[in-house]
Amino acid sequence: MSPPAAVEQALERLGRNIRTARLRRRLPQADLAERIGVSRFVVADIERGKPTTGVAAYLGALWALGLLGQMREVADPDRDGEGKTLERARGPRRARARRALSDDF
Amino acid sequence: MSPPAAVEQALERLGRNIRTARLRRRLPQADLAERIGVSRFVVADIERGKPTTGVAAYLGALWALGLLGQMREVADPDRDGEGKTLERARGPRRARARRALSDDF
DNA sequence: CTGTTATGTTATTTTCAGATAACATAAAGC
DNA sequence: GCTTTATGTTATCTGAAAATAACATAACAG
Repeated sequence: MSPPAAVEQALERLGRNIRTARLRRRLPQADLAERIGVSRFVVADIERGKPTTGVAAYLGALWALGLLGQMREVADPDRDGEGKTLERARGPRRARARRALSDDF
Repeated sequence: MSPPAAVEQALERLGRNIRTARLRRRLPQADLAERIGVSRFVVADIERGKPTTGVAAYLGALWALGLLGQMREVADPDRDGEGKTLERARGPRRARARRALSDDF
């Protein structure tokens, strides 16, 4: 199954951004790959936004470029306004099943 | 080769954050997996921060949780202060780019 | 407590990502 | 111009990711 279009777009943009950052630093794909511990082909895949490439390769590229810190905020619970609202409305319990009551959304 | 410790930590935090967001929305792993188009085991792997899992599964989870927009800023060239500085200091050349922009400035 | 469901665990099988190598092409530097 | 380097392309092969299934455990609802 292919990923949702939104994910594909996000990946392509992320790949382009990584490429831009690499080029600005004048770092060849092979050198970046060596720092991450993968072959240069994986770096090429990343810059094209290949969906099936391992997540560690992507984050490794960000790390090697000094950009990993920007991942801290992603999905940060403190910033998840909708999640906090839901939790407040329903109580901080876990995702165990509720049976046949009104299972909204 | 194993990923750098910083990458492992970032992945573990990201996985925990995704899990927190899922639980807040009271969404079982299997349901989230179905939305992404993977098996529930992949979601379990994501929440543990497994490094070799495909990047699309991670972003798909963020997408299904309404958190994908937070990826927009990651590695954004406009925010890459160090990259911009390097580019300005060395000229806008590329590791292998289109031909002959003027060298000046 | 009982029944139900979410999640974990293990094993098996299949599929594909990634390594490697060889070669092509194109841009940069001299 | 020529040389060097960076990137793309193609093909093959091995290892691991992921699907599937069956079962265990834990948490929740009633």
